[in-house]
Amino acid sequence: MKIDPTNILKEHALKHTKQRVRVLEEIALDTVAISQPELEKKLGKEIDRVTLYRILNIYEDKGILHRIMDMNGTANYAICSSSCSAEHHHDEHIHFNCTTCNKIYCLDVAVPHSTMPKGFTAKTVNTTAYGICEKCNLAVKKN
Amino acid sequence: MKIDPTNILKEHALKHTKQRVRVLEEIALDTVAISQPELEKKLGKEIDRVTLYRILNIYEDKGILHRIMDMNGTANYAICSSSCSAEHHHDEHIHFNCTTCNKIYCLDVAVPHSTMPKGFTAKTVNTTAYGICEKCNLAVKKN
DNA sequence: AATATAAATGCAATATAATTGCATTTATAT
DNA sequence: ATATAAATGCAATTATATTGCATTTATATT
Ligand SMILES: [Mn+2]
Ligand SMILES: [Mn+2]
Ligand SMILES: [Zn+2]
Ligand SMILES: [Zn+2]
Repeated sequence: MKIDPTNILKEHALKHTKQRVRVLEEIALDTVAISQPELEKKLGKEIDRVTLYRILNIYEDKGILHRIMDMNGTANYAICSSSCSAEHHHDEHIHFNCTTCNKIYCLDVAVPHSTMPKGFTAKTVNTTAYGICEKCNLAVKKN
Repeated sequence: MKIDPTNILKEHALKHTKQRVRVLEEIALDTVAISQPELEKKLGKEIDRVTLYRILNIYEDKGILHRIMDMNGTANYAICSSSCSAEHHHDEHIHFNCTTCNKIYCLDVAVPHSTMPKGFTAKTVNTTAYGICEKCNLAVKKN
């Protein structure tokens, strides 16, 4: 996924700062989601913790990133599909959280529909599968 | 849901202490899940924070409670179905997180099946719907 | 190119959440 | 009644997140 930070910032009327560019670059490096603590470890020397929190929040608000919470309550971030906006995120895919390497994958699998009980109106549905990812499964076979 | 703390503790070979009984009583009061901060607010005078954490952890390990993380990374707890064990939780139901009152409901709706990509093996799947719950929907109508 | 100004950043302080080590208390088996 | 292994409480520490405010920076205007 090749991204253009300068263009993304322009599209969302956000000021172009080196901190904001760095965050986007870092998240775009890998296809799997990256956690806030990992980002802080990688960028902590260049960007203040507080600034990082603020950038992640505004990117989420604007529909540039989506946030996936893992079972430890840690925030993980992945680039949104280009059709997301501040008004509406539609990353209607499920996530896969590997219990071996802890990586979170955005899968190209739609969130399956569930019928809500009478009186309950669902706006969004999150689905996360837990298990062993492709890489970790291969690693086991090799031994 | 009428529960018998003494019996539950016996079944799982856990020592019977007043703190453990109180936690089970408190969680069983309501059908909706209760968060760690709420529990701490209610029990903080009777039970030390650390003890509460330890009790919640052991109850989860034993399959007495299941933990549902909300979008803020806050842990919420609900009584498990009687068929859960330390080896295997099978609360194969979806959850509903009301964005108005923040309550988390265990719905009597099965987790829908999703086909994983080649190489990925899912062990468990979590599904949480976000929206307006029955009570909050009714409250809106009345105005 | 210089300047104005609104926004973003960095830092200190604070708040909240969770964990660890250890002394004391308690449950329960004998 | 006693022994002992487990659970609890407390203090200290670590991790995570937020707020207020002074300083710096991006960008629109002259
Ligand atoms: Mn995703
Ligand atoms: Mn449940
Ligand atoms: Zn993996
Ligand atoms: Zn509600």
